[in-house]
Amino acid sequence: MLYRKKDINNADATLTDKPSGEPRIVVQTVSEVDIVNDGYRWRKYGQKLVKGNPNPRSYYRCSNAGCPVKKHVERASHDPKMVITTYEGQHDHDMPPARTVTHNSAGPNTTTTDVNDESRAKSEQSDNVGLAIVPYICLGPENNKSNDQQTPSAEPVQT
DNA sequence: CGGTTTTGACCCGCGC
DNA sequence: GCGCGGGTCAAAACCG
Repeated sequence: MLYRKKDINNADATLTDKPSGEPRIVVQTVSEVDIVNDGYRWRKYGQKLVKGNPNPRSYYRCSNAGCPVKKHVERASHDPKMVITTYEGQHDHDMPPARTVTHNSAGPNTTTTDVNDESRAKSEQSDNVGLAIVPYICLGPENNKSNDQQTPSAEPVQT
């Protein structure tokens, strides 16, 4: 697989803190690719088609040992540029030295100017974007009703 | 060589 | 009891 794309212009981080569950972080990233490098290493372990979304959902798992962290990446059905990344769990180890690759968000095109600067926060990642994306955090399900932006029927649509 | 990815199949749980 | 869906694992293949 080759991920090497780049394009993180905007992303919404929805922190879903479950009272009796594990913290779930839903990150909505606006990118052409569904692979958002957050600085950690992820190994794809499955892919399935989910209803409501003609797009396949990818299941990723942290390749690090002792990392019970899981990540689900799924594309928005109405916004090909919108990728929904759901993080489950928390990293027990430190951030890996951003191997070679993984994927970068800022590349030749680098339209992510501001993000580019943020990426510098980590000297390990040359062009990571991760964490850089967090415009705002809100409760998922419960806020859902409050936010009419994520309505299944109504699409915010386009930029 | 190591690491990673890909597809398929299997298993479990839940619903009716 | 049966069916369906979702999720995970396994093996193989490929790349750097």
